[in-house]
Amino acid sequence: MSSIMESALAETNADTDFDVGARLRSVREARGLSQRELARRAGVTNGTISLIEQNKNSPSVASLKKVLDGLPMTLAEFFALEQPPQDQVFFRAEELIELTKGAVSFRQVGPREGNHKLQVLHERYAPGADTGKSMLRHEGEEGGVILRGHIELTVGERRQTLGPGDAYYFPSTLPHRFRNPGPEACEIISACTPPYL
Amino acid sequence: MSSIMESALAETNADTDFDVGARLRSVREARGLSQRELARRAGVTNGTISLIEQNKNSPSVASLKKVLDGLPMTLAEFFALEQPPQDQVFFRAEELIELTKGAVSFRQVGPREGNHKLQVLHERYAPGADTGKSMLRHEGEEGGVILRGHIELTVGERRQTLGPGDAYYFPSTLPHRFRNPGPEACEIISACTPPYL
DNA sequence: TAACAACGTTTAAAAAAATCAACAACTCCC
DNA sequence: GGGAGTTGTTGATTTTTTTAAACGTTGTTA
Repeated sequence: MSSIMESALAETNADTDFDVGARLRSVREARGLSQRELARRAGVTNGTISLIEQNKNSPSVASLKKVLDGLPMTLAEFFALEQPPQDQVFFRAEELIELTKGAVSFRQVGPREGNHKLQVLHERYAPGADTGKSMLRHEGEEGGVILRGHIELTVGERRQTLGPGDAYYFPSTLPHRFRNPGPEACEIISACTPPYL
Repeated sequence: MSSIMESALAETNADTDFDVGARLRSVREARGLSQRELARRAGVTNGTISLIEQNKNSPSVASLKKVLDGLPMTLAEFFALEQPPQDQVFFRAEELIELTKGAVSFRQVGPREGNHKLQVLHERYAPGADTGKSMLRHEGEEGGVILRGHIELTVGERRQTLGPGDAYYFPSTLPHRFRNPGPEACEIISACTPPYL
């Protein structure tokens, strides 16, 4: 590998502050395994693990999975280990971040940026407001509780109107749509993982 | 690539039910991007994306990261996604599942069992109620919005009393405690990922 | 109908990662 | 001190992935 590529690779890793090599070394040592012992369990060579840990090559997903199986650890767990240093914990009502204004208002709990796994919203739908004719679809799961007013929620082929105290929960991959059919504004507290918008 | 290796690769993917190709295709299409458009944004060729999506090769972490940057999406998000088949979507107020009864009441939105990534709760703290002297600590992140009454929330060294409309968000690994200091019951809608309790 | 553009797929050559086998450094034990 | 065992690292070769450029299909337009 050329030194140009080495630095390019290092750059790539620096982008997300996610250092595959350092993390692998960290979890391997945490379990008290040598490179060779892990290699034996994973069915790869010790050289492979050495090179990965030094970031001298970037393993394929297939081989990284083999290595992690030797620990054992899932790919999701491996990549989920990021510790977003969290600053603010408490948010006054007027501090919530306005993601969308107008007939549909989404006010987010928590900082706008930062790599989080959860999104909590205080939603407000004006009478007649609608998330749109084309259904929403995205990764993850979402749920919520209706505080005031009524909302007509369509999920896949199912449709229902919910009132105060009622709730919903579904995988966000199903096409979905929110509409306020009534004369009164509707308020919802919702959560979504991973964050959308 | 030999057909033996093809099946071996397929086997590897089947182990965790994690299909890199299918997932990439899914998230790409969810964002309305063509293979070529994503390739352009990611700085790779369209052929690469085609081969990955067909599981005809297993991308290196470096190149998968490049591709995901074009979406954009982090590696952690990519590997965290699983698709639990969901049955019930709508939940009437009286259908919420009572997880704990008494001074502190947690009523959960969504089915009790099933492998979910999100937990949405309607919480109610009687006057003086408390989650306990010993602080809570668990994996994940949590957030919520106060509906009625007041709650005294302690997170790490920080402590604050929140009222209606106020909110909180923190990594659940920090020791935390909820206490209702007032003469009035406190209601909260909260969310937590991954589910706790 | 033909021309054109966009799409996903495929093939041969170039680039990168995995293996195999060696190397130096270190500990332990006699 | 010397030998056997372990550790992590490194070069030469093999295997796999990525690229670049083509192919076949589909939908649109003149």
